[in-house]
Parts: sequence; C-alpha cells; structure tokens
Amino acid sequence: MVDDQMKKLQSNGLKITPQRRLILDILGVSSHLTGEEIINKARLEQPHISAGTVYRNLNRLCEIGLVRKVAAFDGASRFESTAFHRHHFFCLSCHDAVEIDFCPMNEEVRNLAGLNGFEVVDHDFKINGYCQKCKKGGSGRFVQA
Amino acid sequence: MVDDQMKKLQSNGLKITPQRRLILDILGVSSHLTGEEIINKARLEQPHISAGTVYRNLNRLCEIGLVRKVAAFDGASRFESTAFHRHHFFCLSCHDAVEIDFCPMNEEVRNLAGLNGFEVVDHDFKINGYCQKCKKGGSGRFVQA
DNA sequence: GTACTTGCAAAGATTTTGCAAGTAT
DNA sequence: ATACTTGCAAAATCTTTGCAAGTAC
Repeated sequence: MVDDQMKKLQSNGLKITPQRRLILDILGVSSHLTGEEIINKARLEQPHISAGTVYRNLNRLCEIGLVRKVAAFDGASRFESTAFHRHHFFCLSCHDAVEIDFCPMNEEVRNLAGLNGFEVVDHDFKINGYCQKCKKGGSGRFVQA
Repeated sequence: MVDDQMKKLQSNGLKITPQRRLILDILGVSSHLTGEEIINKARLEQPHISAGTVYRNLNRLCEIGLVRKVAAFDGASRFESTAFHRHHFFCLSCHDAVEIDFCPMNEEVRNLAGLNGFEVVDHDFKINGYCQKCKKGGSGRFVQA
C-alpha cells in the first residue's frame, strides 16, 4: 500500500523525498489532522521541516489523490490519507476520528443525484459528537438539535 | 420563521440590529457561503459593514444555533442558516449548493454509533460534483475515485 | 440610561509564494 | 546533469480583538 503511494508519486513526476514519506506516514497513522498538527508531528522526526514544505506537499498530494482535504465541523481545514476509509465518528472534544463501517451512498441517493442532473464526484459523511472517553467533558459549544 | 430567528436573538440577550438582520437574510437566500462571500454580499446593502462585525456575528449566531459552520470539500469555512435543510449537492465548479431530500442518519448508523459508545450530536453529509450547468466546465482538480 | 454593537484599525493565525541552495533520479 | 524540492523569510489571506463612538431597548 505504501508502495502504491510511491508509485503514484513517481507516475505523477513527483520525487520521493523524506519529507513526503513522513507526511504520508503521519497521515497513515492519524486522520483529520490540521496543517499545524501535521507540522508539529513532522517536527518530532524532522525538526527543520518548514511549514511551506508541509503545505506545499499536502496540496500536491491532494492533486494526485493521495490525500484529501476534509471538512471539520468547526470549519478548520483538515487532511486525511485517501487510503483511509472515508467516513468517521468525530469527537468534538478530543478530535479523535474513528472509522464508521457504513456508507450513505446508496441507490436512493444516486438516483436523486441523477434526477437533478448532478454528476457525483465524491461525498462527505461525518458524525460529530462525543466519544466514550469524552462523554462527560463535552463543552456543549457546538451542540445543536 | 424570520420571527423565530428574532425571538431566538432576544431570548439570548442579543439585540436585533440591521447588520444581524442582513446576515440572516443573506444566509436565508444562499447557503455554503464563506466569510468573505458574506462580507461582499453584505456590502451591496451596507457598504460600511466591517469584516469584524460579520465574523463576530457569524460566531454569535453559531453559538445560539441560528447558523452553522460547515465543512466544504476544499476545507474552506462556510456558513449556512440552520433554517436550511442540512444536506446538499455541492457543485465544485460554481459552488452552488442544492438541497438533497435525503438523510443518511438511519437506524443502522445510530446503532453503529451506540455500539461504539459514541454520543451523536450532529452529522454532515454532502455530495460533491458538478451541477448540470457546470458538467462540461469542471476543472477536475479535485476529482477522486 | 444601560448594556450591547458597531466600525475601524491593529494584531493573530493560517496558508502561500519567491528564491537560492540542496537532492532524487 | 537536470528537474524537482527544500528551508527560509516575506507576503497574502482569513479571522479575531481592543476600543471609543453609536444604537437598541
């Protein structure tokens, strides 16, 4: 799987650099990370990696489809590897993301899209709330009906 | 419905100001707007409204639940009125959002959440792609499997 | 009249970009 | 050797905040 990622880099004319490996590694372990979180994690391994490099690479990896920019409930930019399953429970307190073994894109929705003349490219589904650990600690700031 | 919004403002100790009315009006017409888009639309009506006022109000309206910060495919912060239905087709080309008459939060998913000890607060579902008008013009930049 | 709001401008935070030096192939 | 990459620092964006003047109630 990591090999596939390396092949995809090369087939898109991108070189395999330690910085890129590291970013993909980080996103292979955690999901839904902000740019800053990725920079901080990366600096544990490569103290001199620059923010510019991280953002530049995240954008390139998005372009070739190895990484996806996702949409957090609070509006922050977050990134995840496309090797991950795409749907998550997202804890509003600790920001942990847990995969959901469920995909909402069924016949019914695809038909609805077709009826609207809409060409489907991708979809987002995320459940926000509090994980078992954080159930008591939720700030409630974002709580809605 | 607009009355309900006014009541909610007052019951939260917020005053009804022309700026707030305008922001709610704008979000009553369009959905998935970025902060900047809202500022620009607002200035057509109130040329001197400041960015600070717009962002301050968006945050307050979020706190009392009249507005929601949502999650765009490209990671930008976008806002919508909670009076809107919550799920959309989102056109990657023209950024139009069209409501979907479908909600993925069925028994099956709720059970899955329960099994994981997860307390559900809210959820996001959005289908990204190209609307009928833009089908030909899509840049393809974000296209993924 | 009082408390909440606004506009402005400055400050913060986040992300992008130019460029010379460095690296993968 | 060549083209792609990096780190750094500056710039561009986007969002928040302090404060005095103004407004809703």
